[in-house]
Amino acid sequence: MTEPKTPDAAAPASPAKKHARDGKSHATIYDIAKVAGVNPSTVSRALSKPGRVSAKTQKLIEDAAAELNYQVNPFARALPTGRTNTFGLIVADITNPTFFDIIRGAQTTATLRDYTLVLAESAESGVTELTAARRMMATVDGLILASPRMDDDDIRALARDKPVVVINREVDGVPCVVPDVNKGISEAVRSLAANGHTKVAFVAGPPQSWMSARRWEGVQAACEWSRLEAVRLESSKPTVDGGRQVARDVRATGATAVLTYNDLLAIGLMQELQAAGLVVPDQISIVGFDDIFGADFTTPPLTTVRSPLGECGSGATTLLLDLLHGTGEPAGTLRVETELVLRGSSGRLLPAG
Amino acid sequence: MTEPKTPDAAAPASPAKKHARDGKSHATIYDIAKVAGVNPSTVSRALSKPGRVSAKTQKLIEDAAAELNYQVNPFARALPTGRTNTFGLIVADITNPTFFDIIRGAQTTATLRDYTLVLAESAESGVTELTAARRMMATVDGLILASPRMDDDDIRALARDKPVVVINREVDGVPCVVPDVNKGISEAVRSLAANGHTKVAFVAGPPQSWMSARRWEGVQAACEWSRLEAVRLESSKPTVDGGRQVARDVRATGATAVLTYNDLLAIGLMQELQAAGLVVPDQISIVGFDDIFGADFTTPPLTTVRSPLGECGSGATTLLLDLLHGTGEPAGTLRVETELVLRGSSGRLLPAG
DNA sequence: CAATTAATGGCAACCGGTTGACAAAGCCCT
DNA sequence: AGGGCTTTGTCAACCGGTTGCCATTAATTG
Repeated sequence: MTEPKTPDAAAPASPAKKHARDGKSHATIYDIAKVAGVNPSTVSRALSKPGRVSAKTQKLIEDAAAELNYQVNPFARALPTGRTNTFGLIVADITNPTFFDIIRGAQTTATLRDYTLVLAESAESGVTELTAARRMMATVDGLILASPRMDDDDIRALARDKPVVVINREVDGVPCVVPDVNKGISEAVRSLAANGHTKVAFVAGPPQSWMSARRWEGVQAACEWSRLEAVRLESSKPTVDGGRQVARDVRATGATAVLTYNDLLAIGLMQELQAAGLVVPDQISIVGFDDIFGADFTTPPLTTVRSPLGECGSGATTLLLDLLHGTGEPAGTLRVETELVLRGSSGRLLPAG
Repeated sequence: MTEPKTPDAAAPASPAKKHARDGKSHATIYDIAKVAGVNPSTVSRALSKPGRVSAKTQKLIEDAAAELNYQVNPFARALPTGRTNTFGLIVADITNPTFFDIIRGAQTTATLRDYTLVLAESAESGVTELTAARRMMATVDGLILASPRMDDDDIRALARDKPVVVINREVDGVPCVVPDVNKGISEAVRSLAANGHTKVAFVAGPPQSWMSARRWEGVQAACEWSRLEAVRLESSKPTVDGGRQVARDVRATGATAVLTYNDLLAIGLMQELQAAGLVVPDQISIVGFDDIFGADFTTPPLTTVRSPLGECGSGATTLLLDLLHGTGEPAGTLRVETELVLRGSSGRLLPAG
């Protein structure tokens, strides 16, 4: 016994431990049982199975619980049941404002239904994402993947283990929440056509982004319908910086209107074009996607195709919770509408001076 | 293009139970023990107490664990030990970009040290905040409160139960991470003085905000030092909208330079002043606080006193983790520097035309 | 080479709820 | 009053790790 190990004897004011689990730990169902004069299992039932015990006993137990300031131990509950009342949300990038509203939507809905949200980030990497997902799987009842970067197969593999809902991407066999881009895009393109534009450029997002592909398809279709020429450009990364870098290519196309994969690209692009002396929207119109926080900070404020991100977050959560509780399997794809938010960055093309 | 789905196993899905915990549940230490031919407790030791078992047995067990694809059950571990490897972060408003970087900083540091972050929001209400905190306490090892709205006493009460770290506020007896506003503010005020301003207005934040009070103090002190007149105005809420609403009051003061409690107020204020025909910075200079995402989207881009928010998040996490693991109690206040980020919204005052 | 000591693995008792099986008690009916 | 059925509470066996204590065994030392 080389260590000065203090046995559990009453060491007065032990300086070492502060948040000690000394004397008054937390009350357990056993304490309640003692106070109420019943068996612990009865307490358990009274507290989790409504109607299983008589009203009289119920009250007795509830009073005792209140008196002892009882709180269930989530771990003790999770151990035998496997239920944790927790679910995970994995986003590609915590600092990307696109996800803010998704996070909030999920958070709010989760709290409302007495669930806890655990957040993780994939740093835009499919590998990191899968690692995070795997780790989470152990502690959550279900998982929401927002704009996942991993393979469809990996997602399906996860979904085989526990309920998974995907946002911003469609994966066969897995419930998804996706904004339907068509309405918003056709509004945008019609508006551009009405303002005299004849050639529009689309700046694409990351190659592995499902949503980027959908948006490009939407733009192509809408342009065809409106008899506009559409050209596609690639971006290095879907950020403000990526937008700046793509400015040269945009000018080279000769397009008078640009749609970008997201608002960050649009903002960077606009900054760079304005720095080069172009007037927005007189000489070139710019339209983004998502309507993120800050999209209206620019001068002119950004026209954008809004996705109801908050709705996606709460919708996905609802879907997940239904999946967990519902008997049937309604697992389908939830589509939400997009709409054009017309601001100052798009408009009539002025004749070149 | 969309890939035709490749059904790996053409097994028709069992309609009843999907995420069944049928046959092959997850491997436990008992399974490992059986494979490795040792006692479960030895497995437990090999996996969590480095050096407690012989290298030979260690390898045997590790191989078995790898083979069985073992993953610890966090709940089973948490039950006897109380340790969860999880901590909570409560922010006032998830959609307020001020917190984005804090969240990310905390998230990153947590993941690095093998901890999981649980996120909650108080919706700017002290009551909601306390409720969320109480609920979290049961499942986390420690708590980080970012810009808390509850009483000092409530915070101390929580801190008595488990380690708590506070960001953006100083609470006696609780470890805190606070940006030291003085450097940034004095840089800002000196810059304003050098540009010919003689009277500056400060638009305050929420009354219960500790940080707002510090910033006003800092502004007063710096103005006194630079022989400038300082007046204080109140805002209805610390948002873009609040900034717009306070524009009238700002003009009424006759101040030629304004510092606002945060960037959101500054942006709203600038929008409204510009809409009224004022030229920024020729007729009025505007300086915000925090350097949030989007602060440079405006025209002109916003001058602001930057707080290293990411650093606050990671610093608080480090502090918390040290508190949890460290033997001693270094619990003090961690101060981080602020600095002026000079952009276009502040500058030389042009003589009135 | 025997004896003392350190390293190692096993046993069993927890941690705090949940739940299937069952018995006691209460109810209705003829 | 007795038989069948429903409610209500109890017992005990888990869930999957952790850890104090003890018995072996190996290593060190006089």
